[in-house]
Amino acid sequence: MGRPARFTDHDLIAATTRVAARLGPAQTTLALIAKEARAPVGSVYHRYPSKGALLAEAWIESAAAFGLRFRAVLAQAKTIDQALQAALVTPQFARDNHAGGVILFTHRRDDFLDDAPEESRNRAAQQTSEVLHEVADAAKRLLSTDPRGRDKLSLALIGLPYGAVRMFLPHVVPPADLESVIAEAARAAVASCIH
Amino acid sequence: MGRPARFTDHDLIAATTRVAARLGPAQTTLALIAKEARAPVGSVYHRYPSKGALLAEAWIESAAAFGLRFRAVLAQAKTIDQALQAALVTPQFARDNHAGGVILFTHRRDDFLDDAPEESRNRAAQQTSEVLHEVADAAKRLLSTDPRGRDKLSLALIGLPYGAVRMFLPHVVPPADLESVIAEAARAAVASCIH
DNA sequence: CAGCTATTAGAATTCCAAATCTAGAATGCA
DNA sequence: TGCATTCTAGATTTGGAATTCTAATAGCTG
Repeated sequence: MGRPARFTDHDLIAATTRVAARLGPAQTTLALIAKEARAPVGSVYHRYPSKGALLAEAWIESAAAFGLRFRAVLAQAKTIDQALQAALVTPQFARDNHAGGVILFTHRRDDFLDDAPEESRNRAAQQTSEVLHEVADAAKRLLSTDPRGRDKLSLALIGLPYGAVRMFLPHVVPPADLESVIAEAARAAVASCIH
Repeated sequence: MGRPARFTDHDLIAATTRVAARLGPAQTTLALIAKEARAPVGSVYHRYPSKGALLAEAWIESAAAFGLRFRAVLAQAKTIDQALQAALVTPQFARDNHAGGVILFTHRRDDFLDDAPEESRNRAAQQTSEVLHEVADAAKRLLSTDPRGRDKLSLALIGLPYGAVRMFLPHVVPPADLESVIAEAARAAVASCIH
């Protein structure tokens, strides 16, 4: 069955995640990824066809972790107030998954995906659309009255918390009281849909 | 006094702004900037020492244009409600200066400044700090009661609108009704500091 | 144990864009 | 007119990073 692998796929992706969070996708080099994983460059290329493929996997892994938590909150929401709790996933995620948060919230999605193979881009697009669909579902369920409810809810649950954590990342961990401010702002953003 | 210049500094910076807004700083090459300005590469290097210097000038020019409008609103504000109008400068700016808005709101500041000469970085830092100082002044003037007023106000005036326009840029122009949503969210973000 | 194969390993190569270099052109001034 | 000066012009060089290539290894299998 051939020589056993010293490195798992996840080892290499995790190394990519750390380097990319620290330096950004453009400054990330394969030599740095390899050094971070304590692997030679050739071994990395044996698994992944290009730098673009690695960056894409790193983004997808972080996005999947975020999406899982975000959608879990939203899927169960029976009331608008419960749905608005999803806005707090962003600061929470940034706090307990720092590298992932930096990748998702301070770098540009496109800079991780533009050079990715077709297949990776599709999986990335799926991560994105699953989140957006969940928001759209919640809007239909809880805000059916307002035709612009979907846009306002995505602003409240995604745009506003994103802007909030951006004030702190990557250097500062979002402070504990940020959640309350986000909660109030998110509620205000959808207030016009509630009567 | 020597041969007259075919290109002004501003021609070259404007070309840089357009290319960088379209492709991002990393994908921007000197050959593309030169082509956009209809100038040869050598002429560009005659004026600017490096690609980093050009990108920095492009960022600074956009930031100065934004800062001018933002600070003008804030400096005159006598009430909190007037100060909150500054939150609307972000979507307005994104609408009537598309390239500048894309540079400031969808790309990373660091990607424009990391390779800049010391002197450019200083001017960039000054643009940033002038805006932050104006926010701090307004907080002291209008929200002196709350010790965290400064943080909440900068969140309301900068972070939230930033997150909001990010939902649309670079492809979609922020819709007209975005201002009202931002205004309500911004007000909610500082609500806990009033009376 | 001999051969098989997936993997490690890093040196060599290729590629691309930044930056340099040298020449030529256009203007003002003595 | 000739000289100094400033800028245009693009071919050439250089440097760095992505990718490829060729061996060397290490377990597995018959």
